[in-house]
Amino acid sequence: MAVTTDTSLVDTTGNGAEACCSPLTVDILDAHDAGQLAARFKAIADPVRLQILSRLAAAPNGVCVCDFVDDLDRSQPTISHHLKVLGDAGLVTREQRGKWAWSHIESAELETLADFLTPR
Amino acid sequence: MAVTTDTSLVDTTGNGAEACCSPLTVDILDAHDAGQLAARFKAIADPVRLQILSRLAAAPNGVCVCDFVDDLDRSQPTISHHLKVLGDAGLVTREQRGKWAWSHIESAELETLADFLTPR
DNA sequence: TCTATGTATCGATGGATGTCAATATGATCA
DNA sequence: TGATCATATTGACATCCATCGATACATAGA
Repeated sequence: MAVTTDTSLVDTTGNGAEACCSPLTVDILDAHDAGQLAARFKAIADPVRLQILSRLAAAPNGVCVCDFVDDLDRSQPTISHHLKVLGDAGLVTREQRGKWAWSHIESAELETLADFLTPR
Repeated sequence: MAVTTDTSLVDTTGNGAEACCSPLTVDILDAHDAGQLAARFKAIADPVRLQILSRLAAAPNGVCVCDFVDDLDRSQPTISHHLKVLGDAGLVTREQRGKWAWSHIESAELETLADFLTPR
């Protein structure tokens, strides 16, 4: 299985997440690109994380982590775990305000996923 | 956790898959809708299935199952499993041609997922 | 009907993942 | 510095999932 050098991978966030790939209807995915994409879709493919994203998308100034624990009926470690998954995928960033941590959505990263699914 | 009657769920395919939900930036997801969406994103969030979708998107007349076994370096039962997952999610349909089974992509279903991630 | 071939299903297995209790870390304030 | 509160990390556990070998089912042709 030949894996060629891939110039379509561009890190737009600087935090390790990589933009990938051409829209579904343009190029055929190789195994490497498929793995990159799948990792980011996996980050989205969880009910709790979708609810987190939904609340973040509705809050331009971010959301305090403590609010998720109240709203989503999950323990504090579980919320923290999900925020880490979203952060590692580059979909959410963290901001410290005093002793509270606020989360922000990275809309541009989500759009790259939407672009992949959108026909050209 | 109040789960209100959800009028945003519309079955557009007749095969059990349900359209869900308003775009990320419009409404806040409840637990039920989040589960529906997560199930469909889970179907996408696998490297092999992304490669299957990619190849189907590039083939208007469909793809023979046998070709996937050759191309994707997976056993025949594994390919069959992935096609079933995609079919259950309403993203792929099946057509029998003689003793061969051909798969077709359901672009409209994929677009509903893209719409969810696309800001309005 | 028998055989060959393509596909689906079953059962088992190893690894990934969501969850929480316990604990550690970090920040604020007295 | 010590107490308190918010968040992160660790460890354990149960469940889910991708994978494949074996086998069943289905279709076509002899």
